[in-house]
Amino acid sequence: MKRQNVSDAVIRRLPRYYRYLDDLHGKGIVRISSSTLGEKMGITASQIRQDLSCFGEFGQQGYGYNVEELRTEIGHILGVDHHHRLIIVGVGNLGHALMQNFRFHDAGFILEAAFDVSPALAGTQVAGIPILDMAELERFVLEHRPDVAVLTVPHSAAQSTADRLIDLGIRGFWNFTNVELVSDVKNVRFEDVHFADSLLTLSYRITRR
Amino acid sequence: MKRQNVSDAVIRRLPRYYRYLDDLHGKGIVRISSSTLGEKMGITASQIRQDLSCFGEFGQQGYGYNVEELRTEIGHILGVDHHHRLIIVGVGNLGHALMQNFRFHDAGFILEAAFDVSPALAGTQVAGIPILDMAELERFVLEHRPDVAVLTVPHSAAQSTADRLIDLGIRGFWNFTNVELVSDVKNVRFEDVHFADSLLTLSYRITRR
DNA sequence: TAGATTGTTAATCGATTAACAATC
DNA sequence: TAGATTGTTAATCGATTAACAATC
Repeated sequence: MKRQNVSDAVIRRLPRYYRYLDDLHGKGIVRISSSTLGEKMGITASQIRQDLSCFGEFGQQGYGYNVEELRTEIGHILGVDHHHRLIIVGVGNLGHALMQNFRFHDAGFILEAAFDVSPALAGTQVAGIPILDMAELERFVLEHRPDVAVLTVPHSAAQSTADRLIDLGIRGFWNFTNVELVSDVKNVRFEDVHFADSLLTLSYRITRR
Repeated sequence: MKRQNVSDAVIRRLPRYYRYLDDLHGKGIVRISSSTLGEKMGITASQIRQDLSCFGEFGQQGYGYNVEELRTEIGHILGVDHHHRLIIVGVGNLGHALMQNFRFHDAGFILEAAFDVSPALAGTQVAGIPILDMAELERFVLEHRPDVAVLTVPHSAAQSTADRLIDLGIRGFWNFTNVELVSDVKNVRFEDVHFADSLLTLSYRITRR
């Protein structure tokens, strides 16, 4: 596998390829050409072939791609077979919603525990996942070494909570707070889900037709 | 205001400018130059000036930009002063979380009502917003003419619900389902929040350091 | 074999950055 | 006025698309 500095644009398209291939596989489709896939996805066949060529050679001339095989390969590139461990920090409405609805397993993650400051929540479970008191964070993280923390804490606690987790060795953050987090520790990755930015983009588009 | 085909890349940066300017304004900062703002945001001064020039001239030579004024201008470009009306369709955990936590007003939206199939929810309120039965959707939409629907329905109901709403005249969708929606009706806009794609991107980045 | 389709190289297109005259 | 900083034009860089030899 090559993977010499793959551009951000390519990386952001990978999950979408994965989604489409998963869907095709679910429909029992065995093979697909870049042109057919491109048509379905609304992108060019060239782009698909160019994107894939960043990681290797997955097709066969005259045939195209084996759907299941390519799905597995892209899953591998994305790291879904890594079984990254993950904790949720902040069990408000959103944290709760993710615990109950989000299919962490499909993305290759194992949700190990959730944390909240509220004493009323500590000791309870949601969807079989224990909710622990924030005071137990240090002990738990040092013992279980999760890879990723989901940040669903209030605005005001965002950066300080992130700092605390970075100190404990966590390097991946799925950030749902509206705060832009910073850290000068090496290899820390923030993936932001900025609801407000998304809605404002929609606002722009519907404001002028 | 010019605004001749502004690129997607520029549009997606606007909310971030808005956020930073709002923050600076909140801190009482009156003026800022493109270079200072660029430094804060981690982008070039050139890019900021180039982006803004798509919409007009908001600065002053030798001075820079008035923070409050530029914030207002970008808000205007984004349409936050349009007071778009919005409904939530699907009051599961996520819909509920948005109703309670998300500051729709800050993005210039007015949340008018929520809808759910569950008879147990119909007639209740969350955060002062009434939840109505899905059977009331047609009547309500034709009467109140909301601009945007937030789709927080299950996977399986996504496309059919969208179609139903498009029929009723809704053209903007804030889509939280993991489904890629389609419509051949003109001017329909889907803004997707694909949680899974976002998490997979993070997975990619932490898998190889 | 003939047809189809890949992976890759080259061409094009668009977006970002640099430079600078205009001017507050 | 001198210094600072804009808006814009030109240069560069990167990403997308097209073309095609290789080959299943």
